Amino acid sequence: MIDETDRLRAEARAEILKALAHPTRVYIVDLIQREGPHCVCQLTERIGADTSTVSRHLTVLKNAGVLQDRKEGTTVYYSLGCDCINDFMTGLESLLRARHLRDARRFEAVIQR
Amino acid sequence: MIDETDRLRAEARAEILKALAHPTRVYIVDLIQREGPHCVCQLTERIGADTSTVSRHLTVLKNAGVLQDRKEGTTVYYSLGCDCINDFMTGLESLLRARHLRDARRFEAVIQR
DNA sequence: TGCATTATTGGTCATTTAACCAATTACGCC
DNA sequence: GGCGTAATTGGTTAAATGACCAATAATGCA
Repeated sequence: MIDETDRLRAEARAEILKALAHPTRVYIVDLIQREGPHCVCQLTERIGADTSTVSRHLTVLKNAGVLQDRKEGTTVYYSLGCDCINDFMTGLESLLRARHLRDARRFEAVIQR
Repeated sequence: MIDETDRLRAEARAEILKALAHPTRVYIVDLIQREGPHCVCQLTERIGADTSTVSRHLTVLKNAGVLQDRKEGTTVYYSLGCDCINDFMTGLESLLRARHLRDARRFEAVIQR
């Protein structure tokens, strides 16, 4: 049966992955990576959803440690929680490329027959 | 407003992340990484859930391109979809470490006062 | 103080997810 | 063919997720 340590490990990892597993949240992280810190209203405008929705997404990312926030008056700026996010997203990108490559090959194989 | 290309990019990334964002699925990937290919019944035994549940998790991972399967008689062996999974998981690990480090520092700061 | 702006939180509702059991499919073997 | 094992799929149900609107902080400024 499954080890207690392994279970906790898996849960901790899944927690971070879950935080990132949403198109809007991926987009937010990507945007901040490319263009630096943004406040909630800027992100809201870019995304085109309700402010409350964006705020909740940001809270999820912050709780996971992916982002951090900094208050400045009434506005709250969100930035990357650590540099390692960059490596992580690069890894994700390779995964995506590998997948597309395989899909393409499979497609080729199908139309060849 | 949000660009169509960016939206699709974000969705593709989120799709993979969603596939991995479950403790059991993370555990499965981790197990196969460390010990090589496993069949459904082996994984079922290790995990301690219903066979159907495990099978569905494996389908999710396969559809995302994280795993691939190979039939051998009535048993189906699942293995990693590509080597880049290793890099990806390493990146996730760094993210986790960074987070814990920050949590620890925050805890220190709290108990210092 | 009153008002506008920014952000978060409460409430509600529709959708998605994931678990199990049961039924079915697929294969190998007697 | 009949049986047993391995795996997937159908069906149902409980829980989680995410969207919006509304209400509530929290701050800056006239």
